Amino acid sequence: MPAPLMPREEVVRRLLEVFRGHGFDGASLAQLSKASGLGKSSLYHYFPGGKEDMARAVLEEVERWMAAHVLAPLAAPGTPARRLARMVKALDELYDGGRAACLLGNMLVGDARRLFRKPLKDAFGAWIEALASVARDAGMSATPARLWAEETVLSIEGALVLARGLDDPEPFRRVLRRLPGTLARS
Amino acid sequence: MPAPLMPREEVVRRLLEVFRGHGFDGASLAQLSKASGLGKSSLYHYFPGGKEDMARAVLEEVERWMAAHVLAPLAAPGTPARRLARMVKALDELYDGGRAACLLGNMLVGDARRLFRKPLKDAFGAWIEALASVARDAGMSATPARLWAEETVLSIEGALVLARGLDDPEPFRRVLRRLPGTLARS
DNA sequence: GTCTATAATAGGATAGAC
DNA sequence: GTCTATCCTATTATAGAC
Repeated sequence: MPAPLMPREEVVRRLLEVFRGHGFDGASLAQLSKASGLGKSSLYHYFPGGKEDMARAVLEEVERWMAAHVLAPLAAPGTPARRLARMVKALDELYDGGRAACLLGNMLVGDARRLFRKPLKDAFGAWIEALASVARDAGMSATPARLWAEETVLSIEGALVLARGLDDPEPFRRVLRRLPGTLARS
Repeated sequence: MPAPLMPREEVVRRLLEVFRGHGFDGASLAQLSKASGLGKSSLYHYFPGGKEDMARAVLEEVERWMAAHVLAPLAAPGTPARRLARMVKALDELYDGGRAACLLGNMLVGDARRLFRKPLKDAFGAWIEALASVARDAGMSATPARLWAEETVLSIEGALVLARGLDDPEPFRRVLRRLPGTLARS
């Protein structure tokens, strides 16, 4: 097929912003159409399965983004501190310094949770495992490494919730700032 | 007015379960009607402002619950450890050991966030301040106490997100188990 | 206070022309 | 691939009887 005016990837990225701001139930086709710049029919051309299909594509895009900007840096050569720092930088951009929500987190609300249970579980699981691997390379044994990894993801997710609740990105910025030290001290 | 068949408080509690499971956008009048056992028209009798009114009542109920089961125990006489333990017990029940979502957190998604910005901010703020007060009573100075309090709320919220993402309440249970120790060690 | 019935609108989805 | 027009259903909300 010929190259469309807008690459599918770009369409998906725009849909992502709607889903992450409004969740699955809250994202309407009207909003998705406006944000993507495509009419409803064009959206159905890209995503025959409708809204669920769009959300699935968005989740796959998140998986790809995570693989490239989180899992790969964490698994790359280098000191654990350096690998962790690369993830922190990527997350700081992804979440706009604490001002943007977590798509995965917002997909846990309502119908979406059971609809996308597996990809959500896999995404969190892969993230935790990649972090645990770094912690083991930093000298932790398996169990503490796993706990530190879960604690890390939990802190980031919690910080995003609190930042939105307090209307202040500072908790998120603090969590990211502190992260390197928790690896050394554990 | 005469006592209705079901106290308004009970109605609100049932609505709460719908909103906390589905968020604001995801909660439909049909679900709210079924969960409350009231017809749509009866719901509009209790809540003339419709869904927004229902959500507001639910948020007020959460504020009351927090005041009674979180703020009051934290401000009550007793050792800091004992006061904290009472909050932990209450939260463990509220969140069904990590199996239930946080209403406040789910209200941060979509339109609801700006609609209820103030009560949400106040609720998180009051919770944090009550915890900070306990921390100060435990010997921390103002700034560390505030940080510990924010960290505590953040961990609980993050744990609930992660527990739902992994489909496993263990992260939440761990956070609650660990909480008393963080007060002593900080 | 609660119900049945119904209005009015938004939402998701499709048809068919171009 | 994209658009306009349309369909059907669910959703929010109201009217009016009891």
